[in-house]
Amino acid sequence: MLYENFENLPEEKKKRIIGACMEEFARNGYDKASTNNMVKKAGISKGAIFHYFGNKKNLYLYILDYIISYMTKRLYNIIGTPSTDVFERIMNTGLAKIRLAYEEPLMYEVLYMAFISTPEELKEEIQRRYNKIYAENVPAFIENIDMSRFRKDINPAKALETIILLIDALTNKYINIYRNKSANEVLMEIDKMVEEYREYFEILKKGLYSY
Amino acid sequence: MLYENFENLPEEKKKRIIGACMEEFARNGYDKASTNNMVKKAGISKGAIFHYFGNKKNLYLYILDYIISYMTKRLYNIIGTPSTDVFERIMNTGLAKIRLAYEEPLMYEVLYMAFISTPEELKEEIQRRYNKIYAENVPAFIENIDMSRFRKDINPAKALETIILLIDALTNKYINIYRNKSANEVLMEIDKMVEEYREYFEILKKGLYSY
Amino acid sequence: MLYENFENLPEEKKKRIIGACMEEFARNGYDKASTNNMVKKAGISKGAIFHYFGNKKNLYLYILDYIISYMTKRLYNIIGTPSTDVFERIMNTGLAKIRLAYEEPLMYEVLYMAFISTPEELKEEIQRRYNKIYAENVPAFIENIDMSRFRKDINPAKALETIILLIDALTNKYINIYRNKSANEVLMEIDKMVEEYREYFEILKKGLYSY
Amino acid sequence: MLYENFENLPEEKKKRIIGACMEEFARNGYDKASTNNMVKKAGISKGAIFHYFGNKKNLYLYILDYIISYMTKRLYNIIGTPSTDVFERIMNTGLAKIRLAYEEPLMYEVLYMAFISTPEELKEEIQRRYNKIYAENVPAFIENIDMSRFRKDINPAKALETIILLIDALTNKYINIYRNKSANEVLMEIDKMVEEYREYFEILKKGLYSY
DNA sequence: GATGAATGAGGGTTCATTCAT
DNA sequence: AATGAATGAACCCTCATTCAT
Repeated sequence: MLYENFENLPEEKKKRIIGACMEEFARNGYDKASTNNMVKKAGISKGAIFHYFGNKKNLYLYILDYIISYMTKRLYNIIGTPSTDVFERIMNTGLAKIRLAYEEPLMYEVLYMAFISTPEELKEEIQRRYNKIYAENVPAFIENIDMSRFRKDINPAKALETIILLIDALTNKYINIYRNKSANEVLMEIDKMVEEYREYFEILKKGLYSY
Repeated sequence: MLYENFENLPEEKKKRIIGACMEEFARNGYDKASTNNMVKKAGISKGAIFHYFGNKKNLYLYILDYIISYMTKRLYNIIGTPSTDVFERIMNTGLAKIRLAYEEPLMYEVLYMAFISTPEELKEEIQRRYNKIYAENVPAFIENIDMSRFRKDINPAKALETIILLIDALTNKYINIYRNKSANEVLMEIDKMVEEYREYFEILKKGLYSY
Repeated sequence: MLYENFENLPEEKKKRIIGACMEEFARNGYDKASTNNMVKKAGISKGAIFHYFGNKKNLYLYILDYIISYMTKRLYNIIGTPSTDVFERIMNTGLAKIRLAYEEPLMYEVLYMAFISTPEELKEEIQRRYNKIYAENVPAFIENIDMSRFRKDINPAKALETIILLIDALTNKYINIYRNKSANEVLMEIDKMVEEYREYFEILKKGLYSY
Repeated sequence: MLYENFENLPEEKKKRIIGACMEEFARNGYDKASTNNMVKKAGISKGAIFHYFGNKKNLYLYILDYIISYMTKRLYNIIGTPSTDVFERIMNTGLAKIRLAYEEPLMYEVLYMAFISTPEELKEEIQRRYNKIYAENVPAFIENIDMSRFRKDINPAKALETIILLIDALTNKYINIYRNKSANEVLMEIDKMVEEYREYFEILKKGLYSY
């Protein structure tokens, strides 16, 4: 088993270590994150972390995988049964991402930086993870989606991509705008976001639907 | 004059130094970029670079300004006289960005990382530059744009934002997809991109235009 | 515990390191003292010294405190039970300082320079130490001193200060004159110094005592 | 001629250069004084200063000699015709030193530090100057001094030294106490100093004079 | 004579990783 | 298994001095 030295630890200790490392990576990025700070915050010895993970790179990838796994599960959890309406489904995914970004700001930060500003030595491994997420989630995302209302002269894949690109852009815009506000503030404004999403939907629907 | 020690150098030497620094910054980001590597590659002494720029931060900002200045000029140069048609104008800007990203991959990399993953100590200065670019270019970008064909029941600003969000997303997608291909390969596929842009335009036009 | 990384070292190693650092500080002063030379002479790695003390400033203050602590103890040790006669007590203190300056020339040099030519960044910390030494030692120095023989028309504080100023000046003169001689040579001349001190005492006594 | 490159400069320029260097040495000491700052403040080129003085050490010694020469002359100037009374003469010298320390604080600072915390590489040269000053001034200082009132059973040299040691200690104490006050403030308190000097004189006179 | 660009050794400091205990 | 002291290469930066112009 990979990382078995770590996995065999009591759950409570694992949580403490993961939390400490995550916070350090979130605050400082991969390069500037200090293993010293991690072990201090986690209350373990310097050697331990290398005993568990071998080196900083592996540690980072472990944390990243942990986050991906947690975030994916939690995302499905928030979304619940996906709407069959294509716009609703995509919007709900976007809203869930926003919610998650504020529920777990440290995780979001690590994840965001992993895919955006990747240290050279991690590029390959991170790309592999990106591909995996893509392969595992996109098919399910598209499944059972009702595209019957799309105009017949439009490639449905293209239609879908149009919606996704726009909604993603909006979602990221929201997350960035609200970045420094508290989760509470953000959650209270979700209704306004939904309204705005729907304004864009009206435009797209006129372009994509046949009436 | 700021950086006059550097500016007075022979053009050839300046180019060599800028190139070496740019490459190092592009490959490693601000923090991990090594002034040692820069001077080695540029063939100058350790002290020289500090004689020219004072410190690493100034050096970085000089390179960044150089890139911004070059890229802005070149972008206008590629775009030429902007179309009055809103879709054409935005697409042409996107295509110019793509072209530029492949003409000058190092510059693009540095620029991209500057605005995306900013080292704490540079945040303020970079934000200042971002605001300046925005203030200097957005008004001209919107000027003389023909919005007469937008449906009367749509907020033109929202319409414009819809187009921009979608086109930007597409543009970034293209740049990322083709990231590891040669400039030549990319430039040869531009016609296909144009075609694809236009497919999205058809969808948006149906949503935004009154016929 | 402050400096616990260092304090936990075996006594022999601590001595070696303290000696090496002390010598470097004594020879070159705070600013020009090179941590490189220190580690080389102490036979430890570059990182070690920062592991132990954090930075050069802390290292210096540690050494300084070590010296103050040692010198104070040793001074009391040499002096023994202080004479109640005011002249004898002050002279004995002076002689003890002279003895100490030759017993531990490196310590004396560091101490002397610390209070005489203080690097700006250390001023506050050194002043704090000076005040502490003053507060802890001056009261005991004055305690149980027999001033009954001073003439009644003289302010005893002024009388005391006269003696101290003169004796201190003499003491420093001796230390400077003999600076480059061996401790042995100096110790052999102490009898002559005592004699000279006493010549000055005769003068002062005529001025201060009532007969 | 030594430093002839410098000596042939127009007087005004020499003054400017001396002033700039003196200030830098006074503020930072020999080691930390930056030749860069000197040439900047003096408005000359980097090369010039080495052309004039060869190296930093020579420059420092030139400045030091300049100060010694100026201070000595000015001291005699302030003192005027020396009193024949031994106490008055020594006190007047002390008062003149105090006055000079406030008239020319930069010069005093350089001079003070030169003799107190001497960089290793300058020790010999500075000692040579110290000896020269001593040899040139002490004889004149003693000349025509009226020692007739000293008690016959006292070695006059010892008596003189007693006075000098005490007065010097007092003088230095005053200079240090008033170090951060303005020249004006200090000059206004000179009367109080004179009074205090005289209190000590009364004590010494009782010890030294025969009545 | 005068310039100031260029040098490069050396400065203090950081940090992931190792390894004897 | 767990520790944490020790390592040493690499970091950015400073500076008196030189020398081609």
